[in-house]
Amino acid sequence: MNTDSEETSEGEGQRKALVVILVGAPGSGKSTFCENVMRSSSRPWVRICQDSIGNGKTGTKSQCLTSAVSALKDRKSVFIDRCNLDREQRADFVKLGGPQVDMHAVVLDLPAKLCISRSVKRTGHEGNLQGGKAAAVVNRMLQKKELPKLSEGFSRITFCQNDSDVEAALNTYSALGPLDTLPSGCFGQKNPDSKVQLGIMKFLKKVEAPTNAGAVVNSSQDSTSTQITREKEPCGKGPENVSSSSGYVGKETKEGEDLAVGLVSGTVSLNDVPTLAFPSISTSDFQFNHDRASDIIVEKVEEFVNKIGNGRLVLVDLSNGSKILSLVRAKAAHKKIDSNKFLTFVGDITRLYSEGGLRCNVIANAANWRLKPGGGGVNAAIFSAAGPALEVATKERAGSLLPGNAVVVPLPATSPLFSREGITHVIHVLGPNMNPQRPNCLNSDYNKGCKVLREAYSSLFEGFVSIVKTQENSPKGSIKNLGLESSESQDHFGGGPRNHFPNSGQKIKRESFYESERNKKCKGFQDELGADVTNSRVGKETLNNNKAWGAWAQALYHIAMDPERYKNDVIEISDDVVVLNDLYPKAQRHLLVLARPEGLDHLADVRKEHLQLIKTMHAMGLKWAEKFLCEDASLVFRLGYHSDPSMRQLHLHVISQDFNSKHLKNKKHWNSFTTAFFRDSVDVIEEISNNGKATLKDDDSLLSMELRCHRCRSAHPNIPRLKSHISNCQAPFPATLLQNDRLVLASSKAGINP
DNA sequence: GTTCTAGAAC
DNA sequence: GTTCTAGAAC
Repeated sequence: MNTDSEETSEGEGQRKALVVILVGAPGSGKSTFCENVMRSSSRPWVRICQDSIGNGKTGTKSQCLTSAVSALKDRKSVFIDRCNLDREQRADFVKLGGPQVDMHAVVLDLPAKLCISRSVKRTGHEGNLQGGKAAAVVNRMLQKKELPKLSEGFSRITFCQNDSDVEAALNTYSALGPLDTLPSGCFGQKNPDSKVQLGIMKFLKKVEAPTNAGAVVNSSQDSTSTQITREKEPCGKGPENVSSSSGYVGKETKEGEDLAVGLVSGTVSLNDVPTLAFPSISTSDFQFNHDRASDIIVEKVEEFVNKIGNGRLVLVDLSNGSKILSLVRAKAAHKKIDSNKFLTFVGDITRLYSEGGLRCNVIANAANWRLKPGGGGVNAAIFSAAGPALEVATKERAGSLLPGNAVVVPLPATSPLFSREGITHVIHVLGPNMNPQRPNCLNSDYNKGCKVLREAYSSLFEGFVSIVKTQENSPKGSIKNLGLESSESQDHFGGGPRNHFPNSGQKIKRESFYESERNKKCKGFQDELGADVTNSRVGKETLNNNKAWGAWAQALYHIAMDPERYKNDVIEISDDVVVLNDLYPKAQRHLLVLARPEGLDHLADVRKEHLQLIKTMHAMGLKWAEKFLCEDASLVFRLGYHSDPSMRQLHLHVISQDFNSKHLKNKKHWNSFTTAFFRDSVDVIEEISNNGKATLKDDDSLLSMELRCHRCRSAHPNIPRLKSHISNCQAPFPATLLQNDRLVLASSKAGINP
């Protein structure tokens, strides 16, 4: 083995430095681990300990970073000896990695009890964590624990859950000579979903910790358990209520593990990419041969995978042991289909995001020919999860479906599948039937069957292609199609197809179920929907126009009517607009451009005749944004309107994207600027110009959505943690924001990640 | 829109 | 015990 002196001459070029980030609570033995390795290792190590780096006092993270950089310059390997319990804490250190620097994590995931007792006993320890406080601190830190993942940027992660694991890791690192490297990957993770998963899943409003896999689906609330109940009562209430032969909702036991796996691998990678999730068509209740079906799936996927732009196709099945899934996986791999474009996924297609972390904007439904809810399997599950809104929207599009065909149905924003799962369209597909107990059985005629199944997948994928194309052309394209906004929906509705529901008994049952499930806020609107969709639209619009503004909501209106009286508050007055700083700014820079005309209370009032006005407002906002950019080029601005503002009088927000403000205090604040509730001024101008009115996304659910970083889209459990994350997040802004001048940034930075 | 505060969550 | 949220009042 080489000595240090040898490699300074020759080995230097080859030697890869190593950064090992220790992860563990106080008392988990991080320092001991480092010391033991350093005592016996022939590799030059530097231990960077935040507890001791500050000249006897506790140091800072940046001191640690600086020391790490200089150690790496000296071609030494580095231990980062601090707790590093959450991803955020680790992130800056992980950035030290690169082509010449291997990034490892060693996780000392020992029982909390043990860490606490060690901490308590410890006297004069560098961290000065003594006595009774220790227990509380360790517990608190463990609450935040987020086990590292390779996706954070590690090439190797070693998990230690007991003393012998620690011993093994110790031996591995001690034996590491200056030129040696260790294999990449995760090692020693026996229980991948201990505390961390619980944390993540809980804050993403997911199911409970999957340590007890059987509990997962059972413990998840509402529709799923209701379906289960329904399935288990085959003596049910109507002809549609037959027991599901596919067992779609019956096989909970295994899913826990699979959902957790899906969460880990799927959460990050699939965000913001148009994604179609589809079940295997005809293979369950329609008893189509799995081998033939899998051939056709792979054949059709291969055909379409290049027609869907950056979109993706995901074959979903509820059970892990699914034969069809493994057949398709094998055949797709054999044909070398791009695994970024096509994947298989185990999970409930109605809960892909909330339980599986997989974002899909479109799902396919294995429908029946009458496009009715019920039956069993995927169809029952989707109609049930989507609520009555899907039935209504489906009836607007088609009354029935022939085998081999598909129909695209935009999902109204009132559907829980829209608000909870982010699904904008459902594509109903009807495949060939090989089951003699179902209508139109092909009696084992697989010539015909295969042809029809091919047609079915073609129709399905064509439908998805058309959605992707529409959205490419106009990012807001899909919204036009939403039931609530669509004017043509009225026309299609005219014939009164609702009367054609043959078993209204079941329908009423479904509606009352949803009513009871929905919170009070939605109830009123839900009632309207149940009564008459046409009226509900009008009703809502009228409601908006006559919105009652409380006394406290009039401030901007008064200013707009008589700006001279509020000279101290306003910073610019013109004939058409007034500019002022927001009294409670939600970012470093946050101003309002007020429209002056009376009668323009909010965005819903804006029509084509106001086009010039909103262009003037935009220009004024832009002027001020640019002025601020001259003072601070690091700022990034966004200009837009709240779909349903609290304050009367049309006002344009001009807000810097740091969101660094003590006034940003709650979920509503955050979501009003970072979800679709915030309507970009450029889009509003385009919509007014094209359609004569702006699209409003005033669904309450948007404001109560989980907290996601506006840059990297990561989710955070509460406002303080979100704020601490956004103060550091340097991820590029999502693609949609970078398009169409939605963001205003310093000109020199155009095209570069800010 | 904010403030206040009960009580849930940690 | 402290932190955080969410609902009511303004």
